[in-house]
Amino acid sequence: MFIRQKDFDPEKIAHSGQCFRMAAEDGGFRVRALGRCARLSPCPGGYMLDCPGEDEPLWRRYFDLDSDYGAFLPDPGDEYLCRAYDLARGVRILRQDPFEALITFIISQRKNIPAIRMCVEKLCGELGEEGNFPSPGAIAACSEERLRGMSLGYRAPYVLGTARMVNEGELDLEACGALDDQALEQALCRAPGVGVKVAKCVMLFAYHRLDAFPVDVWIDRTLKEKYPQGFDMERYRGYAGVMQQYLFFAAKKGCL
DNA sequence: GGCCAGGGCAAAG
DNA sequence: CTTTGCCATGGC
Repeated sequence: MFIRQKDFDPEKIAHSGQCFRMAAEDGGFRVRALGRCARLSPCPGGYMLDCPGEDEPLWRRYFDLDSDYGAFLPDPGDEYLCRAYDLARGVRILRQDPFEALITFIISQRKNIPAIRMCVEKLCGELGEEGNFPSPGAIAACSEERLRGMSLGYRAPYVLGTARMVNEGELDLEACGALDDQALEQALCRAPGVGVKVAKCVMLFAYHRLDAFPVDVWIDRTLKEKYPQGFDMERYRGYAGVMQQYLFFAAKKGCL
């Protein structure tokens, strides 16, 4: 499948910190998600996505290729966000699997991105089928001891407890999709190891709730240093989460 | 070796 | 309702 969309930059998406299983591979990327694997390679005028033909709609949805990101622009009066946008343009908000997003962002707490990737790879390698992200049942059946062996540390009981809730239907991630933003956040926060920040990440990166605005240490620093008078969230109602990704990307680049 | 990382949680103020 | 200390581990 040839992809010619504007505002689509796999390199930036791979380093955006919303997914942890895009890996550079001979000039392109190997993407693992949705229980599948695909390859993205640059070609003149766009990118080529190699995958089974019947999977194409799924990957279009995953990469949010049918949205126009020209509609998600920073306010011209917001100088800092405009510069962040110049750097981050091409990042899209993925539609990841809710369970994978939930577990990976529980793992993410107090870890840097390379460490998160390592943990997720161990989890997939030990408990997943064919290297895919493990099912709720597979994690639920695992011992806390063994999970700790995957560098999860104090997060091991969180991951285990949350997987058990999902596996036993106490937390129905599919049914959660019908909830409004506030109810969804509350539902996710019932899981152990899930607070407001992790819930917002799952809302944004899996449920595509573009108003979700996760505040981690980087964003917190940015807001305090660059917006001492406050960040006007109302200005970006409907897509504040996209602006958050631009700010996060710029903060991690560290050149603003 | 010290500091930091896409935080959550329970206890205390 | 807002602070505070603790929680494991790896990268730099």
